[in-house]
Amino acid sequence: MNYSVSEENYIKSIYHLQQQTATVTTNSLANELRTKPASVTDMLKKLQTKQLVEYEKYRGFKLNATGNKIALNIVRRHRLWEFFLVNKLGFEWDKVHDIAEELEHVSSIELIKKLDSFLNFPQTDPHGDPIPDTNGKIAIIKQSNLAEITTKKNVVVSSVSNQSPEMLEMLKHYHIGIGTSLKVNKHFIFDGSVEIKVVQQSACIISEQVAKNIFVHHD
Amino acid sequence: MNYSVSEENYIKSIYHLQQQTATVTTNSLANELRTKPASVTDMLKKLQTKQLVEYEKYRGFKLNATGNKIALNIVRRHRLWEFFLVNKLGFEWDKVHDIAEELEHVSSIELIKKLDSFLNFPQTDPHGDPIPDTNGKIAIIKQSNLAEITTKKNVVVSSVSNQSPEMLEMLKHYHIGIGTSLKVNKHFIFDGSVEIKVVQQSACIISEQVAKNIFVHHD
DNA sequence: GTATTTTTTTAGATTTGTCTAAACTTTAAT
DNA sequence: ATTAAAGTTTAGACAAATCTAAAAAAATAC
Repeated sequence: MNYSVSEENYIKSIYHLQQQTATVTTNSLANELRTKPASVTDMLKKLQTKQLVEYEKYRGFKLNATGNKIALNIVRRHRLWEFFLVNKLGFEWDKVHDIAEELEHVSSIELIKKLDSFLNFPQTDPHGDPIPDTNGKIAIIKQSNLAEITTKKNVVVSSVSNQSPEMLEMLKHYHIGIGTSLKVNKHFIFDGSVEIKVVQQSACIISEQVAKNIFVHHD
Repeated sequence: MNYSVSEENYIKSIYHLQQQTATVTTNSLANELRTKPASVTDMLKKLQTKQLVEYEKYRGFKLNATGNKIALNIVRRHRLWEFFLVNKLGFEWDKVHDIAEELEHVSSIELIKKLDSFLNFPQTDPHGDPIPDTNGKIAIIKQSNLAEITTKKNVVVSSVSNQSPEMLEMLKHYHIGIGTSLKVNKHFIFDGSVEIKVVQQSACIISEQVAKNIFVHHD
């Protein structure tokens, strides 16, 4: 079955919010989609009759198995296009989100199949997020963020969870990207800020809020 | 300014129909867009208030300078994507139209700029049609079709004007594509059919209708 | 040159996705 | 345990794009 751009956006947003809280509220989804709660309720009824979502009035909602599979397919398309935009067209990694947002709705299955192969079957997008496979299987990469890490060894940035332009602009300023090598020097208890040392840069301090969004794996 | 997918489709279709007849009728446009004449009239009023089209009730219509520029931009996007699909993703040239139809509506200017450069600034799409430049300038390639050609020398297929799947399927059967070398042996006066000899193939006869759609240039 | 056919437009309805404002639930506060 | 606040849903309206059926204009036939 085929879904409208609007439906796809709702499905995808529910999926993303579910990563944090198992059940999603009307308000949070309205906020995510920059729309009004009333519109969310309307669309949710529709998604319910299409059997993509479990929904109980006033009780929040979540994707069912079918909805989840569709969401993962959209995420797959989004992340493949992001990879394409950065690694083939030469976009900066903080400029691709909105364009991928449009490209992800192009519906040809053959297109994504051929794109995947053209890109050489990448496993993660330019932000380090894993790309689901055709069946909706997605690698869960165990990783820790800079606020909780304790080792003083070099670690490698594997993903960034907040991908707002504001955050990405900041990361660029700090010379941090996916694959960047860095070391955690010290945690300040007072405000939770963290001193880090990015290779070939002088040490700097990032706020706890930023630290929590930067995920790394041990090289 | 930004236009809806629907508006863009109307603009593009008017452009294409204008290539054949300077002024376009409601019926022909409805037919081209697989919609109803009443819908065409509605949209035309809208395009008129947006100052993209010259329109007089019952008298047909045509794009004005602004409309033309927008049309050429859409055509540019379409043909660049077609080139990408064939030459990068490895699609057959008769399978790309519908996908390009969706991709052409992705609105980022930067995207098309970078795509163009990634593709190495191609001049024609996989069907041999010229790709307009950023300013809407489009090369007019003087060419003749197989029905009117008289030389017995080898010629090279430069474009095919009817790009329906049916036509393209047929061309594939004859082993004819853009860049194919062939020779015209004989015109049959009775029905206008033409005997041709494609290199490395045995001679065959094509109907006048087909011959008129195959354009060539002299190598 | 009137009558018929074809083409185009209008009028009114429909669908999708959105909104505001009001009503209703749930949660939190005292 | 009421009351107030916050969150959610309903009701009704609206814009975009479409449609059908009927009216109007233009083209054509005789």
